[in-house]
Amino acid sequence: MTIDNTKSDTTEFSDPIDAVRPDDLRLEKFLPYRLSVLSNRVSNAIADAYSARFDLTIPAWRVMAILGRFPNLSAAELVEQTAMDKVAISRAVSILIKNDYITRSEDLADRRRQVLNLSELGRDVYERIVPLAQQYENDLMGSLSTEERNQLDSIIEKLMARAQDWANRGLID
Amino acid sequence: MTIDNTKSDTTEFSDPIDAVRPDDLRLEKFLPYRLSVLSNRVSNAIADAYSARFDLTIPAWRVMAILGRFPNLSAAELVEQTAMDKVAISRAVSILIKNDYITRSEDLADRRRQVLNLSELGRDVYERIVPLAQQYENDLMGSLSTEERNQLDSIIEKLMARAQDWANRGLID
DNA sequence: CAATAGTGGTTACAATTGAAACCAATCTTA
DNA sequence: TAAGATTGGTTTCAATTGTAACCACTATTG
Repeated sequence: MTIDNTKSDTTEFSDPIDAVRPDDLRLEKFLPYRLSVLSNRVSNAIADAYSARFDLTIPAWRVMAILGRFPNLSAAELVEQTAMDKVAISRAVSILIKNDYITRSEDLADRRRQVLNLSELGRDVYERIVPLAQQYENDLMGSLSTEERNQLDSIIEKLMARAQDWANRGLID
Repeated sequence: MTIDNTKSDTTEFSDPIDAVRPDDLRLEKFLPYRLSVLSNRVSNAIADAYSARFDLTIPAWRVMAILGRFPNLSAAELVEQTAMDKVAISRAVSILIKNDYITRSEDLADRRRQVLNLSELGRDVYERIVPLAQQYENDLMGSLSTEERNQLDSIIEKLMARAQDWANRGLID
């Protein structure tokens, strides 16, 4: 066999605390994996709720959530606010317009831009969804102590910043 | 115009701590949203790394990660271990076989089952990926204190359990 | 030992998503 | 002010994913 497995490029010396056997990986403890499973479970549950009650996808709901707080945004501004991409926004918007949940009006100053807003119907739906969303969040948060909630908040910020770095600086190594 | 937009939906009185105005939702503070953004950032970065170096998708990598630790599993057992679904496993497996990363052999006792294992090549790749994965994890965890890591661990467990409940018991309300 | 139900796994098809090309309008600058 | 570069947004096409139907086999039952 020609596997040259010398100098494991992982372990330095001994690993004080949570050393796994160097050449093995426990998926169920692997943070990226756990985040993914958790996020999918949560998102799927909520997506089901939204679609069952309001026939809304998550991207569409996100657009409404932003427009509810910040009227008169353009699609590009939605991109900034949501971390969703252009195309996703464009599609969500066109569905929402078809449903009469939002309105689109030309910006006379810049005729490329289109100004988006919740319609009356849209605001109505928005106001019914917000409590539902909050209920889900409260339910989730309900499993944590106040302290843990604060911890989680700051931990997420830190992880997010680190992951953002990756995207900027390119891959590790 | 019949929009009854009374009761300013922007400011209530003063905001104690994290009280949002009841009828509004701040997406950037909404846990499901944050989880989703975080998880996507992390997964995408890692997926890029895997695909660039080993031409592996995340599902395929997950299958290998499990087979590396637990040889001789069937596809159904992989489903249990990974929380991925049947079809995803089936597809990942067929790609891995095409790449000669895993082998598939008939189970004579039950001719429906197929026993999967890393091939030599597969184990080779596995052993080179594990450190890479661990590097990503260490880098992420590096932004947290030891204490925070423990907190995160237990918080994730709790949230996961709650989200799991939703799936079992059906939607809220 | 049929007939039926259940399991392991794949296939087929539809819906979702992402990347890149694209159109139209605006900005820059020479 | 014409030429190219940018920006806002949509469309197209390919890849990924999810759902349901499906095939082969095994287990159950009468």
